[in-house]
Amino acid sequence: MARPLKALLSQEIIGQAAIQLVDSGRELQVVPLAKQLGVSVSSLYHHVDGREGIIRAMRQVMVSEYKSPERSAADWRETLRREVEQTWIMYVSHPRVLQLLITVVINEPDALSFYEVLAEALERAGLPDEEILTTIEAIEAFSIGAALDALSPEVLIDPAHSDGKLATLLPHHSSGEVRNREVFERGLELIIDGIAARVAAAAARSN
Amino acid sequence: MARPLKALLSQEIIGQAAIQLVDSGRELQVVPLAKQLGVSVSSLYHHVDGREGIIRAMRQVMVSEYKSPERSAADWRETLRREVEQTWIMYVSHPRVLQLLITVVINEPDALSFYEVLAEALERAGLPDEEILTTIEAIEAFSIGAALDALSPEVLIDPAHSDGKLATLLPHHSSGEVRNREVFERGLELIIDGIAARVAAAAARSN
DNA sequence: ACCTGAACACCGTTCAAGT
DNA sequence: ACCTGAACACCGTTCAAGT
Repeated sequence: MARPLKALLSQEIIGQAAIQLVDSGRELQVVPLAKQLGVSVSSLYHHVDGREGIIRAMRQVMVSEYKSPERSAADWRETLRREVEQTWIMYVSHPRVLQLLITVVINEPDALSFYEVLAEALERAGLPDEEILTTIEAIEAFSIGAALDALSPEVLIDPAHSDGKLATLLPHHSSGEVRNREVFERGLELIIDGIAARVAAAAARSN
Repeated sequence: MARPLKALLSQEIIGQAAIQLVDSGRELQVVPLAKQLGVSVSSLYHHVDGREGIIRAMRQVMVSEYKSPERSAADWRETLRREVEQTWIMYVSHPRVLQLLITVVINEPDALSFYEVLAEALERAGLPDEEILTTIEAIEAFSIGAALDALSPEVLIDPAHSDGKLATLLPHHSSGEVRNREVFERGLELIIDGIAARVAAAAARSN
């Protein structure tokens, strides 16, 4: 076979297969990727710009998976919670992919609409304009950190090696996916409560 | 030269050189690393277990750089702020190294004392025992995310491609190192305020 | 125990040839 | 325009030899 009537590959097809490969715990390598797609390795180079191009294709596919939640007239807390959870789920469903994504420099954030919706929610919350973008970026940083946290081993700290307060806390601590989920939810709650406190402080100052 | 009287290499020497290499923006490759150290490539294998062993050595060196702040009788907010800032500085001084570190699974956290000090501070703050570890992990996740944020390009979003609220905010937004530093400080403030709010809520419930 | 050079397996990329 | 196989450069790892 040389040139088929219908192209066998596309950036989307390659990105999808690469995500599958990486999610299954294997390295991102072109030979296994081509094998999985049933093409020769060199075929990939007609659609993506090398290994980095494959990673960009993965990012594209991942972003297209992002489901923007219903835009009901919910209060800003609810809007923030839903929107941030949705991005986090996108990341945490593929933590190993995320690891590769932060390897290539991206000029546009994964979802511009995510930034816009959050900006509007924070404005509604009453946060001063000059604090909005930095706050969004802090939230994004936390989401990424909390998604990478999913790569942690089952048991983070050997209780035997610790003492003091830690030693009393560790035995009752959750582990695995439950622990990771709790970390995300706790962090998001703290940030939301922190924003509320900051809004209240700003309002008090302007009175 | 075969075996020298004094060993030319050690895990620490290798880790230090590897950090330098990666900090300078180059890939972590054994040939350049060996060249920089003035030894042959195969010499490295007498001290570290392959490339992954090099990364573990880098982690060791990085952790030894961590300076635990003065343990004055400061209030919990101040203790938290100082301690978290110190880990963040450790990470953000070598964001590319951090990128490699999250590649290898680690069973013990970078600094056990960091966990212990934070646990004690949160207890002093009045946070219920069952919330302490998850809160620490959320803080750690944010620190890592905020350090990786340092790898972002100068300009995150092209203002021309955005509209709505975003378009009015972007032109006044900071960039580069200043932006990154602001993201960390804002996020940490929000989390600390969030903890304070949560402590207050828990106290109200128990009354 | 620790350093070396050579050999080896592997992996990403290029390119001329084919439709 | 798109797929292929072969050639190529590169990179991590191993190992026998040397002190």
